[in-house]
Amino acid sequence: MGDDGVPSYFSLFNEIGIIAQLARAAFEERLPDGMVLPHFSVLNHLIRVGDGQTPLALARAFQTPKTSMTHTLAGLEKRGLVEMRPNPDDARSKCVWITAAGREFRNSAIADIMNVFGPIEEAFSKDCAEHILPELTALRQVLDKARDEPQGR
Amino acid sequence: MGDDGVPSYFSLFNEIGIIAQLARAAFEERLPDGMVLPHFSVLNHLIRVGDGQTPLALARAFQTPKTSMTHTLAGLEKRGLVEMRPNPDDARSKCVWITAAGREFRNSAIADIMNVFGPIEEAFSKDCAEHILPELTALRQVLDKARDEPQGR
DNA sequence: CTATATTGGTGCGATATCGTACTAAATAGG
DNA sequence: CCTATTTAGTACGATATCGCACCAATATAG
Repeated sequence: MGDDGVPSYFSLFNEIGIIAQLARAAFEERLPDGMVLPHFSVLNHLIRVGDGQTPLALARAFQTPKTSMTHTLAGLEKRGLVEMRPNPDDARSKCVWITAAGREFRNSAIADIMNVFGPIEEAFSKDCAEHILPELTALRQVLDKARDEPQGR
Repeated sequence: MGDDGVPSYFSLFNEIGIIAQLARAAFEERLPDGMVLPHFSVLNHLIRVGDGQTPLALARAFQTPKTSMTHTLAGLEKRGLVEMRPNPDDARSKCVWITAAGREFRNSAIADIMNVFGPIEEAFSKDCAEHILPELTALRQVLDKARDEPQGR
């Protein structure tokens, strides 16, 4: 049992939410002008998973509504960090390609975060991070599954 | 080292961010009409920590800009869940009081979440939750401190 | 005291998030 | 084929988030 007679899950998600908020704020502080975390996340995803995906595929990958992804991609395109081309296989659809500027931006953003990680390591060891990561991944997978099967299909 | 040659902190915060997003979405799904997580969080805080705090104190407790807190409180007041009274000690300021409806709302929201926790427990034990919670708390405290001392004051 | 600086709160504008509704293209059923 | 359904993307509106600028009240300096 956590505090206040409320089960530990409540405290757990509360703590996770606070960390996410603080980490996001710290990260966005180092991003230029109007750029936010999703802008970076999409660029990072395009490099890690691969170019040329459709907006809908990206929306699903991020578990976000497709209208939000349209908006995020518009911001990236406006800044010349991605390029939208028609999908040769489907005239309704588009493909998202990262530009050279997009790659450069992503890489320098990652380099920037490294500077934040240094001070963290003093008080929260890399070992500790690697220790809890698998358990968090397991928790995420539980939530993912719960989302897929809302009422026990 | 995590995936892609990027250190584990990157993966850690990424995972935490995803969990926070999923958990928040799952929670807000069960909230009426236009209510969002901060509305609930403020009510919960007022009950746990105590009534009669100023908006600024709340903004600081949540590490959020004071303009955002003004907005959140306006939403709560519009719905009759909190009441704003003048601060007898400072004419610039106000005090936030939770109403009976606010207490009732908070309690029934918590009861609702319990239904979500049931299915989670099958795949992610309460023991596991209690196991990683202290480490997450430590991580949050590191971030809190890093925020207080931006450049080593 | 009085002038200056600080503090608590809000108005406003820019952008983000996301649900609803719509269009056009693709697919399925017959 | 032709129609009905599904799918990909977007326009639009409601709200959220938050920086900036402002006002009023308070605290500080001299």
